[in-house]
Amino acid sequence: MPDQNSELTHFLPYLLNQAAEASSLAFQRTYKDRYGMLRTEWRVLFHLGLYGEMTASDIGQRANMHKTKISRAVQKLTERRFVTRLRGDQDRRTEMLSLTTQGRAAYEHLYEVAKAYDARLTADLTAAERETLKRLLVKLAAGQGNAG
Amino acid sequence: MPDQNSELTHFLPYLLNQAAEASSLAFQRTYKDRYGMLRTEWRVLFHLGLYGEMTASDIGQRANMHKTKISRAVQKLTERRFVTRLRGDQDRRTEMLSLTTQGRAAYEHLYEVAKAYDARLTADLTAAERETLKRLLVKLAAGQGNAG
DNA sequence: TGGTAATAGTCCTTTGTGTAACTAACAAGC
DNA sequence: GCTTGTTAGTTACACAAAGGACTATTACCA
Repeated sequence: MPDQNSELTHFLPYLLNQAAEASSLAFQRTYKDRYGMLRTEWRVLFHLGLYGEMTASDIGQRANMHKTKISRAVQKLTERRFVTRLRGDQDRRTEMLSLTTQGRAAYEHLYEVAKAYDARLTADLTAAERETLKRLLVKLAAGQGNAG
Repeated sequence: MPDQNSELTHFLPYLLNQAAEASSLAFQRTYKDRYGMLRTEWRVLFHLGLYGEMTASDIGQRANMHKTKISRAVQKLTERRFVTRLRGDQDRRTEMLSLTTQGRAAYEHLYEVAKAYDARLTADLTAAERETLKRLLVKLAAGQGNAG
């Protein structure tokens, strides 16, 4: 009979999953219903929006996404004219990705939605709590805990 | 050019997803490689372990899992003799689920692994940080942020 | 008690993910 | 300049997840 604190509902990976799912739900509707994007596509879009032109591999490294996911996401984003690809002339294996005007518009809109959404999610947290939460999540995401 | 703090890499749903994926990885290997379970199966198992006998619907409510997922998970767990099902005689639509001896052994082992794993993940956090993190995650998982 | 609605659980189909194999291009060494 | 190895990205296939439609049972209510 495990005590309240070591209950597995307080198991970190489980909690993180639950929180991630619950908190993604409403936002998902925006990029899905309004732009017909999948999560992978939205991620690629926002990486290009945030950091400017990048190759697929760059995104993969930053987002911790497998290259096949990115490949597929880029393909769809290209079909839908959100992204253009330009083959590198130094290294013709690579493709430099960038947003089209339409892609940038979508990104900017989604950025605002995300910002507002994030604010709402953390509305009743103190500044200190917010800071702690995000700092620890960044740490966990970086895989610190798996190192040892 | 968004400032560091509103960068979307600090977008909560994104962060939560990254942290969840990263932190699940190593633990997953235990229930997957050692017991051949999927995440859904592991979840059903641990709910039965923690709370005793329950129906599929009970688990669905607690775990926020769709009933089709649970159905399949129960099916596999039954095949592998981790779980037994007993049709209710009050309401013959329901089935009471419980762990077999073997199921309980698996649960108890996994429980210990999870506990140790959790401890390792949070090893270099202060007690206050740990408390804040879990409390906020519970809140987010409960969908507080989506209410308003 | 007979008709409609609701509920528990399963099945089926579509979609998404992970992995390995593949193609094309580059790099290094000899 | 040929072999060997590496990297960027795509394709193909097997596996997992999500959701809607279905069956069986129960509840409600006229």
